[in-house]
Amino acid sequence: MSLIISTEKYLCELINNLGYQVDSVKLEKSKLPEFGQYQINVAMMLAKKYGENPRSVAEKIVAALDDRFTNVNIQGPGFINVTLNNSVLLDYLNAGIANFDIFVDKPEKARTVVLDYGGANIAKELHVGHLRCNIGEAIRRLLNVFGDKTISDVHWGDWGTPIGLVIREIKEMYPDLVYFDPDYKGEYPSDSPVTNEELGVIYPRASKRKKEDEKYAEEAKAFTDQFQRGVPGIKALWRHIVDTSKPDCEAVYDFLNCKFDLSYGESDADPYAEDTIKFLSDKGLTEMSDGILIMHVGEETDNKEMPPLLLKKSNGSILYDTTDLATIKQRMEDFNPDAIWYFVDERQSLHFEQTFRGCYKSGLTPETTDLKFYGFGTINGPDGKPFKTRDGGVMSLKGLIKLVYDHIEPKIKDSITGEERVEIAKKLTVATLKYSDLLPYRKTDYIFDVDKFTSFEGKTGVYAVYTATRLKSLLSKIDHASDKMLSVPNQDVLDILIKLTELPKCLTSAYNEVTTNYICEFIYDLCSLYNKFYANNNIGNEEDEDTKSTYIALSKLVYNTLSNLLNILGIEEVDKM
RNA sequence: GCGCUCAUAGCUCAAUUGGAUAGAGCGUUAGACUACGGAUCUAAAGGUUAGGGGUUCGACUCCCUUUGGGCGCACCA
Repeated sequence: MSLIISTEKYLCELINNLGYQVDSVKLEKSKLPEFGQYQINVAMMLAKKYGENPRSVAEKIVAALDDRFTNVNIQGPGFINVTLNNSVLLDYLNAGIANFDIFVDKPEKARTVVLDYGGANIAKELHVGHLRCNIGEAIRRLLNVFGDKTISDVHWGDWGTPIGLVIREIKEMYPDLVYFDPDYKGEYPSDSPVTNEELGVIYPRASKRKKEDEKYAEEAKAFTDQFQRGVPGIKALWRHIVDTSKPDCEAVYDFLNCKFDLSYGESDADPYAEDTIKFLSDKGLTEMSDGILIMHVGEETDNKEMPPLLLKKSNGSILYDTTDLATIKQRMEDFNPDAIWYFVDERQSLHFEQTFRGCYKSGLTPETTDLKFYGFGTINGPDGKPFKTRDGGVMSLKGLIKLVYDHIEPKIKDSITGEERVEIAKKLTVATLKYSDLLPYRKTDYIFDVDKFTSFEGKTGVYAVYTATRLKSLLSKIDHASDKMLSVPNQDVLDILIKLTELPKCLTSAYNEVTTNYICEFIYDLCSLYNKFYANNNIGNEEDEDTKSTYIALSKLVYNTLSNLLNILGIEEVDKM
């Protein structure tokens, strides 16, 4: 248990013993440090509840405190300010040098959580928005730190109309391919008729044409239906398209350190689709409407119109409402998870609300299964509008990566060359992309400003990595074993120690609220405080042996903590840069 | 039209979920160093939290309202 939490428990008991009923007491960092390190604001609440004077409540509490605190005082209406004894602080934090777990208040019961956060559509290039798979990845790592079991699924969009469109366009290009011959009985070729580069231009072309040509759109839908039904030639072509497109997307996810336990797609849920529909129909929840099989999920308490789930088109093919329901059925059968969480663009919130209602209403999942939609905002260009390339096209994720790489690479030391230089530039590129993506609150749209994010000054990933690199370099050069802080020599050290005591709450907030911005902010604050300490104190030349030991142990503590935090974000360190 | 969401310093974002004087980064201005990695550090200026009302000891936070953005609403995903 972390120091703050155990202290809060102590305070809670103490206050209950005074005759006041409280569930929890917060010990927070003081807003006014001249009065103390921490503040306790419970007196005002108790005064309200018990109709007493807040000041006198505060006085009763203060009188009961033991000697773990110093400099206890009451300010204003009843703010209690306290300072922890240095020995309490040091005992706690010294344990953190070798053990990051002291900062993690693990819940009593671990969960099994399925995380769905890749979501790329096959046959379409990854666009800037897919950068936000970083959120799901970071949450996966965070859950693991807290002891939860996670199952991450990239969940390809490989079963819908986009591929039908691509097939339609391929037919335009190569009408004589055997895949389109319904009478063909032989083996289909093992090589794809199109390369990934070609796919990159085929989809945009097909998408454009769909809007202009109704017949073309109808034919594309028909192809969608055909590969869903397993018409041999079209299914074989579908397979080629999937196999051609997937490795390219996988390489990008891999580059971003996004690790998926499952590489399932909508197509993998297809075998569950009919069962799912039957399950819903057997309960009398489905009906036909304009030739479409639907399920109503509206409730009387709704203050808005809730569209129904669309399970089957009039031509018999299924839609993503169906595949998402079928996927949930599959996941329940395979893993029986405590939770299934989606990290998807905020614009899909209505779809997931419908889907989850469908699950609970039908009993596809029990009420106890935590189905959640964690939407994220969009990434905009410097003008605040959707990110475009210089010539006005849609910015691909690869394009964004290259843009960042080209800004970062020239800033690496000249003495680093060759393959090593490339590797370091890549890691710094990922650090830049991750940190800037994880820093803003998940749901807000943000502007991707390349110059700002790669400037190497301020709140950036590279600043954090730089600090870690410098620490690593420092520790490798100092020949002085020390694993224990012995005292608090100055304010710079104290500021770092206090900051570290706040880490457990930061992590718990991130864990409970499923957001990463707290961690990013913490990393910046910690780096900033350490760099200040570093600038003011010469660690290597410190003459007092005890102080030097403390400095070194502190540096180790900061380095190890930083290292663990960067790892949660999926950011890798470098030895030099 | 209905619904969701957002509006905070010149710009980009925070604010421990209702707590003290709303904080950071960038930019601007003024400083520090022959440096254990300067990709650093120290300061200053910058705010009627979009406008108005309400709830209470206390509001950026909750409720109502006005204005202005973004997004979503049946056979795309």
